[in-house]
Amino acid sequence: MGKIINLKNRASFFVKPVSPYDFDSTVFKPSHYPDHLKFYEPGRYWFVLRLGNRVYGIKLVSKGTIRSPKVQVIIFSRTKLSKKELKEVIDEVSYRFEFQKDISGFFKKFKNDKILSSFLKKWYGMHGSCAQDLYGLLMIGIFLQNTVIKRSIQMTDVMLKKYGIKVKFDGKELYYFWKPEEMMKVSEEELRALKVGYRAKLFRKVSETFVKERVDELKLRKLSVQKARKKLLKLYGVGPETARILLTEALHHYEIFDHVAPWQQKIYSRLLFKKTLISPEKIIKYVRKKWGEWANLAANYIFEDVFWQREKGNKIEWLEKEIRR
DNA sequence: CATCAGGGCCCTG
DNA sequence: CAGGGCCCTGAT
Repeated sequence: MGKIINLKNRASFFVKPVSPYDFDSTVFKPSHYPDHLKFYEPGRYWFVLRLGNRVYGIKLVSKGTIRSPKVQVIIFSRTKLSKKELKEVIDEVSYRFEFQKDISGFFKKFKNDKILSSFLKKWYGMHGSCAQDLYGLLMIGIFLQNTVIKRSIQMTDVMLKKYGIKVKFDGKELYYFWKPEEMMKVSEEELRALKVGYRAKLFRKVSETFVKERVDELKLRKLSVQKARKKLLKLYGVGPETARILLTEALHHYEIFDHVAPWQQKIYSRLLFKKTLISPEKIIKYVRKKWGEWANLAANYIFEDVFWQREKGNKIEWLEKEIRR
């Protein structure tokens, strides 16, 4: 069964992200399905950070504004942090939440864009972010494959409870994923008993690859999108959609927009064309032509907006039909 | 009760 | 490059 880890030691550090930076829309993505990996409330965000063999509880607190952003990073750990360790943690958190990424050019470029400008005003300073590491997000990607969201949630819960770590800090209890070296040793029958179906094979096989081929996230971060994409597609169980998720979220690539999954197709058709169904090719062509090197980020502003509306209680009938939780 | 698609991917021909 | 099959579940 999963380990329980209590983190009592506390260290605090202040970071000033590059302006503009909107804390809430950056850390919390309402289009994502709910899980026990993180906890969000306006101005605050809790999650577990695994770094090598170490585990930290991280609490982010917004202390600034969009134009003059400031984030308090509170690190909970088992033992007192060395200076080096503190720097490693802060650097990793900065990468995952894009504290140092300057996207001001995006706003300048599309300030007067007919479609985008209203969304840019509304969500000014929203960045991409990913609380998980590449392996963790890959697990989520596998949970999403060929099923309905309700089942993805169920599979995530049951797997985290059985193989994940439960981390207690700051009055919260959150989970994080197992290590690949642990998952590769679990039998397929044991996994199938948890009703993850044929995904059992994927978890085992891809975890083994992570260990044996030493898949290095830090190296992947430095590659061009297309090179990284090629490497990711070689992983068993990673196809165009899962690669897209990993490239845009874990590796923070804003330029690619080369794959639209069926459920996204329905949403983009409504939002961009006011039609029920436009072909993926047409959507891709349109988005790329309009927003070029910022295609993914631009589409994201439009996409997340409708989910924020939903989050705030403004239910949109056709969207509810697509989500089906 | 049976059938079927669902926030894909692999394998085969 | 197209199409079948895959775990499981709730919707129809």
